[in-house]
Amino acid sequence: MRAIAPHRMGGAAWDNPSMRINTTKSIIIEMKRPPKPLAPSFYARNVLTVARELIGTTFLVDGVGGVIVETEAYQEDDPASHSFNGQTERNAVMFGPPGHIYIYLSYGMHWCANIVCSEGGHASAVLLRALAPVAGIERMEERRGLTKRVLLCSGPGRLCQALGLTRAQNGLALDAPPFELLAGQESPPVVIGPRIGISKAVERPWRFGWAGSRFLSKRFA
DNA sequence: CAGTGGATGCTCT
DNA sequence: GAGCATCCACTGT
Repeated sequence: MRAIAPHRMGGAAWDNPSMRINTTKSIIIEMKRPPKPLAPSFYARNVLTVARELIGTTFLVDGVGGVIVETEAYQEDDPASHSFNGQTERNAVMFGPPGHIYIYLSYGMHWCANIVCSEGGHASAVLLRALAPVAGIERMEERRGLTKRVLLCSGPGRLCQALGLTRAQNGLALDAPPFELLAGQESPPVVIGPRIGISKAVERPWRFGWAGSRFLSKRFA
């Protein structure tokens, strides 16, 4: 199988592996081995490490999804984290075992998906901010009501709508259907940036992105 | 491309 | 009752 770097991906590489790709303007990456699921131990680490290493992995929900190109870390001692003020009914999943998904409603209309991780029993999670669409493109277009590729999954709310994520999946484990979270085939260039859209932000390197990807939710400085 | 404002409903104080 | 871990349509360069 062959895949193309998310920041230059021109089409649905996995939907149509034989698709002709412009190799002069794109970066081609050979898939050396079948995509392998991330081990449970992957998530049981420091949230910043997990957020960074999730870049380049592939996230699928019922076979629909793509390569993660942007994440954001939420640590327990961060005033902006839902876990900062202790456990409540809404954030209970964050206080549970790592490797599960925490989904909540933002601004009354957008769902946001987080991957729960932990180190030393702290409640922390990684917000999924953007994917490079790879598989199930047509399904995403139906759900999003548009076909412009760069608008399918470039943002936490868009990503959830494209993949059909709602409260219904809150708390589910990531190593079982409908989810697949597959290791990357390479070590992508990662850029670090400040957080976006949070008033009580603490200045730390929280946001991670695949350098140069056109599928980032917002540009990094 | 940058800036603006409205939609919308849940969570927690 | 305030405050959102957002998105989209619309405006003006």
